Amino acid sequence: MADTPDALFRTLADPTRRAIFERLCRDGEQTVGALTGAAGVSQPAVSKHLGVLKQAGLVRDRPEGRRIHYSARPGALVPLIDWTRRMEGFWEARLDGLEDLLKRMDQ
Amino acid sequence: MADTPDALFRTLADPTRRAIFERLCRDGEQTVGALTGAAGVSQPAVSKHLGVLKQAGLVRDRPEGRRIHYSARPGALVPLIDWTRRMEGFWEARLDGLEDLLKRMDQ
DNA sequence: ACGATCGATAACCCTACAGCTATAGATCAA
DNA sequence: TTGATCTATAGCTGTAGGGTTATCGATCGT
Repeated sequence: MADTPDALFRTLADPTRRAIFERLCRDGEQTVGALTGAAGVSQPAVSKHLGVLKQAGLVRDRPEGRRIHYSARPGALVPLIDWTRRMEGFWEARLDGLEDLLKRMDQ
Repeated sequence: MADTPDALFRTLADPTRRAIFERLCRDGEQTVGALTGAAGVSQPAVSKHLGVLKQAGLVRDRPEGRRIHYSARPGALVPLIDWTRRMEGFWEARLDGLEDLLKRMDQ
């Protein structure tokens, strides 16, 4: 309903940030240090990216002593999936008309 | 294959630009003037957004006299859908791995 | 032919933000 | 306790990019 993919798009638009998220999806829980080692940017930069990802609901953190484990949140991408589906739905709805169908074949 | 959601994310991150694309998906082909009327920004701004959308393969243009009709390109969102699927796949794969691990520990 | 309209481009401004270094706060190891 | 390690925050800088107005080229109506 109140699917606002805005934050998701904006958050995932940055390549470094998206790479961090992808890594968390692929390899599961990671500490900030581990993520920093693979990110190619400084540790403060990684921390800031993680803050943005957390704010967008894409990751969550699990503090354990002085280390903090971050992990991707399943279901966080649902608004994005819904949005793409909606766009495709619009397209297919218009495709039902013969006129649009012919127009599509014309290209 | 179409493994570059980067341009899509960056292009769709801007709310104004995404609104233009959504309108094209919803209502089909539109002239720049029509889009400008609903965009809330100046005509040059709309033209620039359309240029970015076109560059990303999200829209195409059909010149007709001095007017240019823009329309959303179906299938342009496929890399985005693939990416989300891949992320979900990673998640589920790790879930399966966990289940297998627990199953093995159980016996 | 001529003025009007449509869209793209140019040139500029200004804000957002990703990056950095330095440092604070917290926890661990000795 | 003390020094080392881990992460977050503060403060700063540079740049990408979205907004504007002005204008140009192209096309249409008269």
